[in-house]
Amino acid sequence: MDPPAHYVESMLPARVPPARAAEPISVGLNAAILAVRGDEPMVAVVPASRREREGDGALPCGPFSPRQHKTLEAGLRFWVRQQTGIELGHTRQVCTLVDCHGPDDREMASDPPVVSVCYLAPVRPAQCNDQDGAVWRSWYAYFPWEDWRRGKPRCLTEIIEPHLEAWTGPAHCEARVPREALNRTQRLRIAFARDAAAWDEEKVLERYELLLEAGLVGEPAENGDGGHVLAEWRQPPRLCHPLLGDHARVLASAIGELRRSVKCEPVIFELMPDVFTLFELQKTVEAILGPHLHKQNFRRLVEGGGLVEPTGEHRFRTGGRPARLYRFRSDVLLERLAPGVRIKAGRG
Amino acid sequence: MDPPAHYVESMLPARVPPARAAEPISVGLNAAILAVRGDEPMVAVVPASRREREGDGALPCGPFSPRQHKTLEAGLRFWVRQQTGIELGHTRQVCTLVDCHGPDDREMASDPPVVSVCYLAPVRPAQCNDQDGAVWRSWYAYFPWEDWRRGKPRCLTEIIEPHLEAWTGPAHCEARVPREALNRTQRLRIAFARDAAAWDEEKVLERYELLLEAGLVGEPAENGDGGHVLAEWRQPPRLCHPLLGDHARVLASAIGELRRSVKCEPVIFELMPDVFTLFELQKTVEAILGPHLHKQNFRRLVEGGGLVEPTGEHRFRTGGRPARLYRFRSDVLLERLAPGVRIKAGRG
DNA sequence: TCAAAAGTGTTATCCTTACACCCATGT
DNA sequence: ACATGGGTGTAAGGATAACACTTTTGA
Repeated sequence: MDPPAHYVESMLPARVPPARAAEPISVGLNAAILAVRGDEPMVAVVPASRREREGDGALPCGPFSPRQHKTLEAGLRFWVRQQTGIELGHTRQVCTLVDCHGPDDREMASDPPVVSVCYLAPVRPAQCNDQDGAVWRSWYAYFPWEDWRRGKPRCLTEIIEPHLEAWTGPAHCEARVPREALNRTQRLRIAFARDAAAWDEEKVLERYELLLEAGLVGEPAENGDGGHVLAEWRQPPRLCHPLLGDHARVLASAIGELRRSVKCEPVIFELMPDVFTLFELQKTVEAILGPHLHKQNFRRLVEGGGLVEPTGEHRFRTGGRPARLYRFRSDVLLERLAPGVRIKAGRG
Repeated sequence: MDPPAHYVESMLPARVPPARAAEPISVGLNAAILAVRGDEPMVAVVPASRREREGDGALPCGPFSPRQHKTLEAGLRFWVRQQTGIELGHTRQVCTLVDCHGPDDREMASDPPVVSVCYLAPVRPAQCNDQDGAVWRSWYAYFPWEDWRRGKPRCLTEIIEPHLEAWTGPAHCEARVPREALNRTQRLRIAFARDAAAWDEEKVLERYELLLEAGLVGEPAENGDGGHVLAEWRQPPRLCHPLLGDHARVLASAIGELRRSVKCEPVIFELMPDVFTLFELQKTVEAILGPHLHKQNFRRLVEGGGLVEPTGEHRFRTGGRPARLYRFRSDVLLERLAPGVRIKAGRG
């Protein structure tokens, strides 16, 4: 807990001491590259071909090297291009974590401590085809409980809820503080909308971390991870098939952030091709936000809100009447504050 | 632009190479500690007592040392406690930057490259008194153009707008691409609400960076900074009196983030004492969001929204009739999504 | 007494939800 | 013909912005 000696010495003027006195650390960069292909929300992963287990992979990532790249973002783009061939559009920082490795955690140990800066990078469907090193997977392969496109997912009612309920419950107060149980109950209520609370699609990370603690997802714990989790909680089937290690946390944060920002910024259009029909736009929003929430009002909101403008062209072969094609009206950026796809849940 | 050799070699499996191969970097932490005292929004700065110039200072900051602290946040709390004596409540990451020093930029050079993780930390008014090493200053001392509490600030109309308008204008096309000018015009429109665009109180950082580029704020440039700014743009009086160096950018981001989150999360209550009157709450919101926007409807929204509950007590000596005291109803966290102080501008 | 703030009540307006219905295409 | 998606209109309901007015204190 004590600071290194040289800091204490030079403490009085209270200014930060020169940075070169500090302990050197490796800084990592990693990217959750998200896209929507068809009606499926996808993420780009780099397969771990060396490994046997099918399904293993990692987000594109690499170390930040100030000698090579002036900015964090430049470094990120470099590694993404190198590992996946994808040229990123806009990116945004999601969070910065300590010790955020991929699925290889155990082997890499953490002797060289790492700080990872995590990015969200939406790309268009055209970018979303397997190429070079990249493989695209559905988000919902990693987080099936987040998929509300066809109503409440079954894995929630059938597996997660009962197990979490039990994991929380006061039945296990043995040597545990009641405060702990209370915290769990509260966290469960907030994250998984128990007792009349509303499901908040943005709380992706909170849900993932709860499931991780409860042992319902994550790496099989061959070496008991401290014994804090009772044996019985190891019984339920693991839900999260493909493995991402700590990168799953990053993906969860990125999805949460995307869901958040879709509502108040025009990010969806970074996921759309240049021209699109309103139906396609709606499907994309639904793929991201989960619940299939709206109806024809969606069209009115989007068009009336000045977010898009018709190109004059039409798309045929839509399965019905030909649809007008639209493009994003980038002028909204100049006109309106918070031009997102504001939406309240409806009943289809 | 080429990656270090060992990366190219181990490229094919496309997995991230072990982190210890990476270049070691110093990781810094710094905190924009924000509070509202009376009607004034304040930030904690650490004065640079060594220096002559009155007004110099820096945000509390220090290097992250994984040997000392397991998490970034623990390190942050340590340095803040050390330098200011303040015990932080909740904190949130705002951004991570490369080379973010305080006002000492020039001397520290950047030979040991630094990545800084920047935090926003709201604290209650009780914490907001000068103690130990901390000094509290109004935000608006640094960013007077952000202060819309008494209507549009004069420095905007009288100084900033004319100079920026000129700085943008096509008058200076000499050896400059028109695209550059267009970008400037657009950025000006967005950031400073030119031509019918609405003032967006959240774009604090965009405004600061524009002013910085235009030479209206920032350190006096004794050593021409590359000659990209014409001499005439050096004439306008500097607006930003106290100096923070790169930390000003951090402060701007933090203010923007706070303004953003006040509207959709119950962060204001982290800035309030345990009990308060609705008027005090309103004043606090106004101190942050700038425009004095609402009216008695504010009370209805806040109370009706279930954000607060009366304690039963009253406060006398309010300047008028005694006011009911309220406390934050922390249950909203369980009930509602996005429980912020949603507000639209009004006319007083 | 007045100024300042605390409160209460009411109305007009807008926004959005929800429903109903017609249009055009491909199978 | 019909299923599917495209597209228009409108009525009911809720939220809130705006206004008017009363109450209670301190100076």
